[in-house]
Amino acid sequence: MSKDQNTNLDDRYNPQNVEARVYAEWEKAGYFKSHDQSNKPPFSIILPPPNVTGFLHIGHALDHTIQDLLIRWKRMSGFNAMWLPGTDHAGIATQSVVEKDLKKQGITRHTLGREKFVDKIWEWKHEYGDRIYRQMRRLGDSCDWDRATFTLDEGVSRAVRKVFVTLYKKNMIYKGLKLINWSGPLETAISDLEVEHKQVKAAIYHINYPVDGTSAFLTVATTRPETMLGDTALCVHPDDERYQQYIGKTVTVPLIHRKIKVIADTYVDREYGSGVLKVTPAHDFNDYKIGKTHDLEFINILNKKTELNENAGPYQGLKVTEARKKVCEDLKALGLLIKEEPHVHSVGHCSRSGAVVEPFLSEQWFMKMDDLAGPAKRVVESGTVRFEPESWSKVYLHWMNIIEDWCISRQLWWGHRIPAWHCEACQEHTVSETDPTQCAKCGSKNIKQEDDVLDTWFSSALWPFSTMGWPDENTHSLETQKTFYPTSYLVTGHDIIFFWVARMILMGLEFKKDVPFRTVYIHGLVRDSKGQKMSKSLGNSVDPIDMIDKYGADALRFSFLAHLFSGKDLKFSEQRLEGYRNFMNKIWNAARFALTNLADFKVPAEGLKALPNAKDMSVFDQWIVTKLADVEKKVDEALEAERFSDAATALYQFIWNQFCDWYIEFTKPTITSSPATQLVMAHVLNRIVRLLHPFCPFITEEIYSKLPLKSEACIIDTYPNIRNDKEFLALGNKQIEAEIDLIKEVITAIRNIRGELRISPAVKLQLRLATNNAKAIEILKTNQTAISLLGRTENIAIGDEGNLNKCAVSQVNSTDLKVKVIIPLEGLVDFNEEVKRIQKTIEKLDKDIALLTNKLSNEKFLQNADEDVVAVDKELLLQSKEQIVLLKEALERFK
RNA sequence: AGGGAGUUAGCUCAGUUGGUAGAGCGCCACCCUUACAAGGUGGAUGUCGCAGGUUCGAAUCCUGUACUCCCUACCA
Repeated sequence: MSKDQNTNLDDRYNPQNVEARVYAEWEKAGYFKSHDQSNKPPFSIILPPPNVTGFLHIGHALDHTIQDLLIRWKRMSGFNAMWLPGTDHAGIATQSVVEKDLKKQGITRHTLGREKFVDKIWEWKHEYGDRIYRQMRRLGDSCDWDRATFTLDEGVSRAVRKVFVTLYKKNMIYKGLKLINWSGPLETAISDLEVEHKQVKAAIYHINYPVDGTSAFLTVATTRPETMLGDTALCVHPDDERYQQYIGKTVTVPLIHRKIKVIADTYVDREYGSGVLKVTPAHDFNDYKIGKTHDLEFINILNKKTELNENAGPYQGLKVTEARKKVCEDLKALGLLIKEEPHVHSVGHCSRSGAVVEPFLSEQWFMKMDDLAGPAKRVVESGTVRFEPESWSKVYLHWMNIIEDWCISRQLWWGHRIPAWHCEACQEHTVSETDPTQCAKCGSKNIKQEDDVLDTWFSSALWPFSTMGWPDENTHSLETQKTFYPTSYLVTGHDIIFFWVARMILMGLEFKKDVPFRTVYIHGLVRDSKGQKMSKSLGNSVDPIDMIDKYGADALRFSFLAHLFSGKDLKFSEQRLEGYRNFMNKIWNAARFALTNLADFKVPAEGLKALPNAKDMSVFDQWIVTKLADVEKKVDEALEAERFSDAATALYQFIWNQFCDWYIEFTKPTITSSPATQLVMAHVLNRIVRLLHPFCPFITEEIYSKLPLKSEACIIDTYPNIRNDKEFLALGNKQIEAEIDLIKEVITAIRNIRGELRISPAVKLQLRLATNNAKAIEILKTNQTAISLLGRTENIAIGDEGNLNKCAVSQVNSTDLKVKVIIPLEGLVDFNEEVKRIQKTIEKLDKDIALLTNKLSNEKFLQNADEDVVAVDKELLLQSKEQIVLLKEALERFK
């Protein structure tokens, strides 16, 4: 790769040569550090902790890019910016990964025993626990690494215990026998939220139950016939005339010959199936409710592996699916299975193992939600916690309204073990922050800690304050909390609003008496280019690290930020990424051009404070400063409004379409001989780099380090906006902006004629610029060189229009200035091409004129529309009419 | 079933108080013009899902409708 001698920059931007080095320098200099005590205003974000043994996926990359943008922007804007990283022990996920690994060696966790198994997971954690942090560094995450926390760290564990004990003492945590969702492969309870409902093609079976003492049958319809082994009643609607006579009678459950009662409850839908419901209170959530109200027997027919147990008689030992098949066969043999129809219905699946979830009656720990939900609703209703986009607050509030007690125990070994000790003597529980040696009730020493661990989300719910040292009361902990709690933003996907966001609010309010964050920024999911969810099984997932290797972290970040629209999912496209890689290269080369031409630039003693004298500045200098002011304003407004893509797009357009396409081109002839232009170039480049930094930190820091005008480092320099950059921006000039816009349009008109008439760029065109406006003449004259250079013309005549015979003519308007661009075509082109070009324009103008005439002849429009709207239309009509006359004349001359 | 989001150029999507539709990519033509071919210049492309309504004027507001997606709940 060739290097420019003056600047030492490669002629292509090569992220591999830059990223790791720049990141190491930032870290070494301590730029990511935040301070418990500071006179700067605080700005804090807690990173949603990724799975400690996981790896960075594309969704994290998006999530982190947004957070890093906010953090870097605020850090540069004078805030004490704190981004706290962390990792999650991810109970089920991590345990199953390690179990799978052991299985390869033929070892199960049970043969290993709890202690050794947990040691194995810790080994695993030590091996892979840093991987995700390394990957975050690749992305450029500017976290305060000193504050990194793991959910099983001692401090966090103390917080978990304190919360558990406190809630237990307030009777908000209890142990009880309830029907819960059970994952067979994992042998643990899972929460409602961990159940995924999927449409499944199955069958519905119609089974006859013989009514005792008669030859009649009651027919029930069921999708899970094997559960009949646990039936303890049949239920009909009390007003259902078909079944009045059977209410109170007994029927016999086929196959196991249990006598059960026929009961009546309005819960039954008469229209559905046969109108008779079989009630299996221990294996169905609806039946559970009926079982409770009617005081039915609860017969558990499954064991922890979701195989049928001793209550299932001859079916004991079978898996659920096997039992279903066998039961059907046996019923068929007895003539009691009278119908079997295909049936599509939704079935709960364990989101971790994929297995069908079985409702299972078991002893679990629960957290009451009733008292907590109210305050958690109010903070969102009042706007103390704001969701962005706002519509998610509805989703949140709806869930708070239907919230049920949270099953917090898991039959796993990896996690926070429940701090409750069961007493063998009195059967009571001792719940304590420190390990007890005897029962708190009876004093017996025969106590044993609960085997279960807490749901991972329990510790996650405390994350905003447990990471800040709560409940420890040392100075560091207290000051951290005082400065950074509540945090400024929580950035996450909508998939964990219930799991996590809601529970952090509940816990924050209960234990910190304040919300955990002010704004919840919800972003969409990253999908593949076809809009499908990315997943390993579909083979469509994209590894962000591969993308960084290929295109650079900055390009990846920019491609996210430029297409981030208010909470919507975004489709990932490598092609688009390539486009932003090109943009990075464009920036690099613009810098390379500037630096080359600033080689002899004399850095003023005042450094960044040195301003050029307005009268030494060229019109182009003043023009670019005016455009810079526009973009600084737009970017500031967009970032404040969380419209990140607007900010990214504004920068993209300014840099590519104004700075590169025009300013650099305009200044090429004069820059090396004009100290004022050099100074402006240095200033504008410096600002471009700073403005871009939060979006693409690596390339900007690298360029910044080579700038003649700079401070210590880009990452901690000031983020420019129209308030703090007033003095420089004041050198812009709106009047001159309009003038240069006119010059741009003249050049574009010339290029347009050349392009459409296919005149080779090698041909220098003759040019006449006709206008009778003295001001316009002056502007055109002063900028002849630029027009000639960028329009590739020679012999420019300014003033009279002269003989238009065999000339291409275009009219250019900018504000009140009108110029005719005239190019003699004799000997250059086939005139037919020009005739076509003119006719095309006439057609378009005809349409416009018809539309405008129609509009302006409508009296109601003139009455109702705003004055300026009417004025603009009138002016447009006038111009169009003038132009069409001009073109028609030109057409005549070609005939 | 209930709730939410969407439908705009070939593709991905913008379009903030209603005023003659925009970007990037792709496409076509010409060009290695000394920052960049990962580039330059020019060009083509849309009944803004469909049907009504409000209005002088609707991609934008209202009603209905079709299709897509997501979430929540679930009837055995």
